[in-house]
Amino acid sequence: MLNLEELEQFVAFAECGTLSKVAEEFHISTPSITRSMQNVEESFGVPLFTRSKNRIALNETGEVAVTCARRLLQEADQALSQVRAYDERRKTIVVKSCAPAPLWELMKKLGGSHPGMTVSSEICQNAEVQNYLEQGKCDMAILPFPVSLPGWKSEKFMTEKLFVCVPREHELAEHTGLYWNDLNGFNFLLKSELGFWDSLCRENMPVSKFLVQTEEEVFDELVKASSLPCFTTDYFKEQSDVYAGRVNIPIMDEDANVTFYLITKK
Amino acid sequence: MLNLEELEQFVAFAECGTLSKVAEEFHISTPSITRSMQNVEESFGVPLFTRSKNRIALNETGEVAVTCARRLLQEADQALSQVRAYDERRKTIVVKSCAPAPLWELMKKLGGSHPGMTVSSEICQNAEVQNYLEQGKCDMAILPFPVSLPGWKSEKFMTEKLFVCVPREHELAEHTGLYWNDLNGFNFLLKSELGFWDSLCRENMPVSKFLVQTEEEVFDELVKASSLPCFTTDYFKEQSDVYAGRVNIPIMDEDANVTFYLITKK
DNA sequence: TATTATTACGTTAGGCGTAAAGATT
DNA sequence: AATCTTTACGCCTAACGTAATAATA
Repeated sequence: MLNLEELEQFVAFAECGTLSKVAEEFHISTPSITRSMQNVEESFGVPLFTRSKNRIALNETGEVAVTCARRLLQEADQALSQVRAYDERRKTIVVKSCAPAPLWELMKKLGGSHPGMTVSSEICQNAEVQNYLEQGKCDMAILPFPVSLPGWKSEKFMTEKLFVCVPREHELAEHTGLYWNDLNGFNFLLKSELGFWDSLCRENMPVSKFLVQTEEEVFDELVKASSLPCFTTDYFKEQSDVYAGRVNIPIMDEDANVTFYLITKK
Repeated sequence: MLNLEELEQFVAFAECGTLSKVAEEFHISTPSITRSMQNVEESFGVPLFTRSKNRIALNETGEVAVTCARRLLQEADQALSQVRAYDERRKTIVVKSCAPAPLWELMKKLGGSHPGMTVSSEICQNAEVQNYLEQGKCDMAILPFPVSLPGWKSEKFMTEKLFVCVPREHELAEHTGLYWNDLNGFNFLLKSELGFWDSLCRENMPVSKFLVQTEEEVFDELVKASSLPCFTTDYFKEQSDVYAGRVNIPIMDEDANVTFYLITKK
């Protein structure tokens, strides 16, 4: 029966050319390598070397054996990787969400109910989330509507209501409620990674421009330093003092009042 | 690093279900198997079993590992076979000949010059021989003409002359020489495995029928018991007594006087 | 002389089996 | 009671390194 460690030394010999070099590389004695090569030869059951008193080299069959050994070692490596990857996947709960807030809520709950599990999460568009679900590439998902896919069940998870956030001096600040129509054309500060909120805004305010900020700090600085309107939701009960000089005005359209659904395996 | 022997026990466990059964199958103690499974688990580096006090079973990852192990073991087997087959091929001289007599001559010589080598020989048609040559699937070949293929050289090897062999009473027996034309229409006893001789006869005597005999003894009996003509060549200096009552008449056509060429690698 | 492969040999680590413990059916 | 896994433990094999040999460049 073949021995993978010996095969490793065998291919090393094919690359080094001498047993001494291999011994050096593996930090073992030369007699040990000699024995390994004898074992490999015996395992294959056919001559693999041409031996002179002071020199050993692969014969033609040996070259073929080296090729086979290389392939075998690589496949052994792949087997290890595959099993480890499978194990990793088994220990992680993969969550795909269409929005940040319900994802945070879910993570909070998962932290309590599944301690020790790794949670891998991503925020993406509704269609992408649905794709992951269909291909079974996630364990949980959050969407602003229920789905009816075989093997999955949907349940109401939480609601979130959108507000416009403007400085007190802003021309919109007087209103007690606003519609997309009123807002369309204004330019907004926007955070990145907002999932379906992002597309919702762009669809309902096609004329507006959105100044997307990747960095949280930069966003906050711009809120403080500019009079540009931005958004918030009822999820953020108390605002940090960056929003001190601002007021929140609810958006009255129906689709700005969202119910999120948690989709899990049956 | 994975150990193939342990993997073998691992897949055996997947089939048996208990360590005791595996121990029995491999004629070793149960503690030994326990250790092997622990080693396999450690090699993969992830949990593969669910253990209760007196029960051990594969977990989901373990099932995947078994599949990988099976594949790996199979590939190891293939590697062994491949190398052994290569070695076998290296030790055998593969000869393809268009006729028996020159093949026998060649085998005689090879027996002397390459002792210890296996000789694998086959008699086939000219075109088939050429195919083998072109595809490098033989080491030597015999054809009734020289070839000019890259990497191969042709040399005259021997000549062979065809005779018709008929009973003294036969109507052809009087002739001192015959042509295909004279013979066309007569039916002949013929041996099998004659290579290009077979097709030569059929081409030059399209009207004749050939009663091909696979068994040497049956052929001889028929020669003795019938008056059917058959063939022989100058290669057979002295005939056995089966041919006692017969005479040999040379075929005068040019293509019945053959020069065989030995084709070898340059 | 330096390098290399292999054999001989003594030591030791690791692998195996026996015995036993612990647990389940 | 029977079956099964795992631990403990002692023995013994087999793998390793050192030293020596032999041969080559």
